[in-house]
Amino acid sequence: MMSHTTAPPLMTIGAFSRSSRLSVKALRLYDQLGLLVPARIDADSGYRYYSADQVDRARLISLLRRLDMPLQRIAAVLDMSASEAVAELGRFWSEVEESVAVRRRLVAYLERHLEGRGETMYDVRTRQVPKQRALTIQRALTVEGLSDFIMESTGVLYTHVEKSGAKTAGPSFVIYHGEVNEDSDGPVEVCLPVDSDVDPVGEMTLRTEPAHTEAYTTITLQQCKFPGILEAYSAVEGWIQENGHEIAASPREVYFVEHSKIGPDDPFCDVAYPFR
Amino acid sequence: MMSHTTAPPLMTIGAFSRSSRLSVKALRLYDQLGLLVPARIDADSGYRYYSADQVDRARLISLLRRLDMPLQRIAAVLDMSASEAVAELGRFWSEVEESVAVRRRLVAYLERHLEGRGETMYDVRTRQVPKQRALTIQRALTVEGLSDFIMESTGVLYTHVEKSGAKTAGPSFVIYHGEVNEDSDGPVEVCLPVDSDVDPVGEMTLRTEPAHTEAYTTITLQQCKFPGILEAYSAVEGWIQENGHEIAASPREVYFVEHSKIGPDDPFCDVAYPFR
DNA sequence: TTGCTCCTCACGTCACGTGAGGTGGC
DNA sequence: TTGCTCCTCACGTCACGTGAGGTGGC
Repeated sequence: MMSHTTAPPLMTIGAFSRSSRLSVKALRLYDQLGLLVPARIDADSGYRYYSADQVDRARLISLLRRLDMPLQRIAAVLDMSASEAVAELGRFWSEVEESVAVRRRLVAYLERHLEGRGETMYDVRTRQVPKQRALTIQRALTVEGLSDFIMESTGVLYTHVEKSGAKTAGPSFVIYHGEVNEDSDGPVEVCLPVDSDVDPVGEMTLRTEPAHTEAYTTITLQQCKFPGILEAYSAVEGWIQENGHEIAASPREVYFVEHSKIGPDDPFCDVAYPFR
Repeated sequence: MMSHTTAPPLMTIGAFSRSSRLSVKALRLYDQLGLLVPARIDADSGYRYYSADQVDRARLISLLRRLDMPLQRIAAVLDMSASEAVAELGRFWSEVEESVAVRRRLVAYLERHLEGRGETMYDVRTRQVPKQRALTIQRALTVEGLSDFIMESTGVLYTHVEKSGAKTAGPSFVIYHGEVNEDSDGPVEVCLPVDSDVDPVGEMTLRTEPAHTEAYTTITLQQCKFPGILEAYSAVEGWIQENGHEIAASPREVYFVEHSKIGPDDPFCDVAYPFR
């Protein structure tokens, strides 16, 4: 009977560090976190010994870290089957690409903004808005859901007004009761002015907007995208302050034309602040 | 004589936080760092008061932070003229795009790699390499300079061999005495085998490479790019280990055809490890 | 003995977030 | 008195890097 047991070839942390392209410090951390536990730890000296089999896992961790994937997420990926792992990697990477796309637009905006520091391209005007009844739908939501919510709710409100035999009394608008960004989720209220009382159903409310004066500026579809739209808000806020007024209510966007009927440089909506 | 001094309208940190889209905590940090110092600080209470003029600077900081620009770099940008600031922003952003491009390739590589976990697409062979004289140029350098260095040095060596009346005795190759990445700068040695002694000039050395056996795999121009090339190294290392051998010297890439004469999927070079 | 590699704390980095505990004006 | 806003520490986050001070085998 021929039988011999080959001791598995173990590496010290230094040798394993070199063949895995991970720092010794990182390896000790991954051990502590349970992400990559040495094949053997000497009870006396505490020395960590890694087996050659562990090199693949270590290299995969190293490559995923180069993508800046957080360690928790890497741990999850390592527990998955190949196809699940590919899917999760795809999800992670599309998040990165999305965030880069947002920032790329921000850079373009900043370049224009820095060139013309001090100048404003926005023409701010004022108008009286009479008291009006409006059918509204309000919700707290994050950036991703925002434009879908506005489009859907506007549709729902229009349909309901028509079915009720009432008529709209002006363009729809959206009130931002709070900011919508990573930290804050609004709420946001989609409003449709109506000429007579309509029974609200579901999430709807019928309320009366008081008469007020508002400062506004008209922007194009192009300018309505983040981050360019920030400049429009700034322009109106700036006008209110420079003219010694005070903001009286939450900002709003008034949609006076339909999204699908215009080009990127046509007037699309007003950014407005009630003031006193 | 009509004269009145209007006290500049000052805001508390909370009000300024809302109009600048910066957190109160961030504002206190920026004060401490001297990046955005309040117009006035009450000596008794320590309360910070900001002037309306400071909103523009604060918003610019906020937008630059959304790009993940470090605070030190933001401070530098704020001190620049508009055109300098635009240039610096462009530099910063192209660094980001470059890093994303590298990671995008890495994702593509990882997707292929995960799908075929366990399989290797590389055919590893061995060959005897006789003792040979080579004219070499060695340098420590970073990733950016690497391919230029290889191309230039190869050209310099070929020219010098020709001028000396000697002949090349095989394809040029590059020895990676150390890794070339963010942490490590090689060194890297470009080598050209020669059939007779040549007087080295400048940075050159004439040395004799001992005879050895090497394991190698042939890769295409496409596969030679980071990060795909890592897999080729792994394949050869794996073969050496699985066959009970040991790596005997630094890895090398043997360039047996000219870069400009082939397509991306044609064989381009060998990745080789001497072993014993 | 010297040099090398390994070990465990502990603290630093970066740009904040999150309490803890207290003040001051309406 | 309650609530709101402001203050200053101090500690937590994330994924390590960088010593400090010590051990163990050649």
